[in-house]
Amino acid sequence: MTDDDTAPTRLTGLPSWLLTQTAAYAGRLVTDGLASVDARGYHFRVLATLDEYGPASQAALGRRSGIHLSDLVAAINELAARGLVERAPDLDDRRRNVVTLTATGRRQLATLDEQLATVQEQLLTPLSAAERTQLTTLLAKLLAYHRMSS
Amino acid sequence: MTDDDTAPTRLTGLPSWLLTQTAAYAGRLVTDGLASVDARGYHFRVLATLDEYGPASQAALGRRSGIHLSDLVAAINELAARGLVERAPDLDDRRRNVVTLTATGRRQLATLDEQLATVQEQLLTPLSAAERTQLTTLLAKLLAYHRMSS
DNA sequence: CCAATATCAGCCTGACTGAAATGG
DNA sequence: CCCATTTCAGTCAGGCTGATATTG
Repeated sequence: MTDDDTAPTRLTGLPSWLLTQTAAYAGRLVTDGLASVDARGYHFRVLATLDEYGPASQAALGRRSGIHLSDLVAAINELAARGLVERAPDLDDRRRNVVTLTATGRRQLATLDEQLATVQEQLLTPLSAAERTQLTTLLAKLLAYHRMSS
Repeated sequence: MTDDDTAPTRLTGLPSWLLTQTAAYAGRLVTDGLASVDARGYHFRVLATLDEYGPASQAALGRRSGIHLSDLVAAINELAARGLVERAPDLDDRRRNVVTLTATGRRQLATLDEQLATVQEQLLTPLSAAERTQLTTLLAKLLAYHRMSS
């Protein structure tokens, strides 16, 4: 009766453990969901940011999406290769590129939105509506606090 | 005044986003906290598992700690180099090694426990006691559900 | 000369895959 | 012959650092 497969109670009790574990699972759902439509997390973040704020330089895009500039280069390359965004030199400030969402990109964004909605449902299945709001409220509170004091 | 630094509402509303963001922050706290005592996440998980279940083969250790066997090799190497565990061939089954917690390892585990307690406090600062229980309950519920159906 | 921009190279953690050698 | 165990090599996403060339 050596009960295996059960993590040490010292671990399972830690909030940080619960957080990272559920996040890892959520991340897997998101990654898989997006992969099924030939995308990954960074793609959605870039497309959504462009849709909400309009065309922008890579620097601005990085600030708004929270993606590091170094990673952004690769993400935009991938999106441009798929024809979802266009990268053109800025005529006013020749240091920067202007990244623009294409019509195809906007359609793809809609697809990603659907995929992610499905994922949320999968993830939150065991929770009631009230519990779901509780969870998002608590997480948002944590996030807001720690983003202020940074 | 184009308000920068604010992520798209399409993102900030998603539970999966809130989860992965807070988890990333928690992970940073944990990593930093453990690094300050020359350890990392896998180390604590291995040491805690050994302490709770006693000496074990690497296979059993992997099952119980949820660490992949391939990663476990490196983790045990690092722990053995610090004298926190001992890896000896099993006399009964010569395919396997028996990994044992040393006295130094047990002392180190106590140190890590303290560090992690501090981290939990940092992480949960903005939440009341009731809210903390709410959060852990909800996360545990999610985790339990998704671990059953796997 | 200094600041911002874009790009490239690399590191780190955590989770994972595949193959190979050894022993039961 | 099959199976379990250990080990090594490598992939991948996400979050980082540092250096460099260009332009303002």
